[in-house]
Amino acid sequence: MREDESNWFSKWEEELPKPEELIPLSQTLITPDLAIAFDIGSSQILHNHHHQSFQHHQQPPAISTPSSQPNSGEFDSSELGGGGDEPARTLKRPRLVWTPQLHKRFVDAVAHLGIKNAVPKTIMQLMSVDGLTRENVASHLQKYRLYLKRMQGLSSGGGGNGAGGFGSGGDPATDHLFASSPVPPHFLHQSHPNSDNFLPYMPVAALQQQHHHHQQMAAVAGHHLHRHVGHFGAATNGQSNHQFLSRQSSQPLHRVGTPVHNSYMDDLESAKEKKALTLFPIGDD
DNA sequence: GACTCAATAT
DNA sequence: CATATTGAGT
Repeated sequence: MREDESNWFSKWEEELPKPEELIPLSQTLITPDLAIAFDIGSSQILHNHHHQSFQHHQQPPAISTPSSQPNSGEFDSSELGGGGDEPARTLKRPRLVWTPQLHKRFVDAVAHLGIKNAVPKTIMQLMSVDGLTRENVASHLQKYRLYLKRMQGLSSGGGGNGAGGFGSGGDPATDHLFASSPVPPHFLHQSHPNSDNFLPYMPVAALQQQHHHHQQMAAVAGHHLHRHVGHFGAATNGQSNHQFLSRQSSQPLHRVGTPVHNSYMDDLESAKEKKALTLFPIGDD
C-alpha cells in the first residue's frame, strides 16, 4: 500500500512545479453572455442556432425602488437605458456544480500555491475560471480541508482514494467529489515550526490564451433520484460543442437557463427551478 | 477587508 | 445531498 503513496508522490512532483507548464491554467466557467436579454422589451436576440434553446429566468435582485412592494411576481423592470451603464446586475447565480475536472483545477491550484498561499482569493485567481467567485472557492475549500483532515486521521492503508468505492460507514458526509481527484501527496498539514514554504510564485498572469477548442456547456444536473453523476466529459450526446467567447474578469455572470429538454434526464419533474451552473471542461487534463 | 470555522439554509 | 449563506472570531 505504501507503493501507492510513493507513486503519486513522484508523479506530483513532476507535474507540479513547472512554471512553464503551469500557466495554461485557464478555463472559463459559464457560458458567455447568454443572459443579457430580458428587459429589453421588444428587442430580441437572434437565435438562429440549432442548439438547445436556453431560457433564463431569473429574479432581479430587487433593486428596490423606494417604497415598497416588491413585486412578488417575477420580474420588474427598473432602470435601464437612459443612463448608459453596463448593468452589473447582482443576480443570483445558480449553484455551481463542481465537476471532477473543475475540482481538479482547484486541487492543482492549491498544490501549486502551497498551503500557505492557498487562500480563496489566490486560488480563484489561479484557476482563472470565469464566473467563479471567491465564495465558491471558499466554500469548497472548507469542505476540502475537512476531507483532508479526515483522511489523515484514518488509516493510511485503506485509503479510499483512486476512485470508485468508498465505503466509509461513519461519516462519509463530505466526499465523493474529493475522492475522485488525485489528492496531492501531502496537503496534509505538517506543522512547520520555522520552515517556510517554497514555491515563490507569482500570480500567474492569465492573459494568455490558446487556441484550443475548449468549450463550455451548460449542463444541468437533474437529480432527484439519481445518485452520482456519471461522466459527462465525453459528449455523449450528439451535440458537440461550440466555441464561445471567453471573457476573463469583468463581465457579469451568466447563468444557464433551464435545460429545456435534453435527450434524457427528465421525466417526472424537471420543470423545477433547478438550475446549475456547470462548466464543461474538456479536454485536456 | 480577508481568512477560517461552525452552523444553518436551500 | 451538495452548495450557499451567515455569523463570529482572528
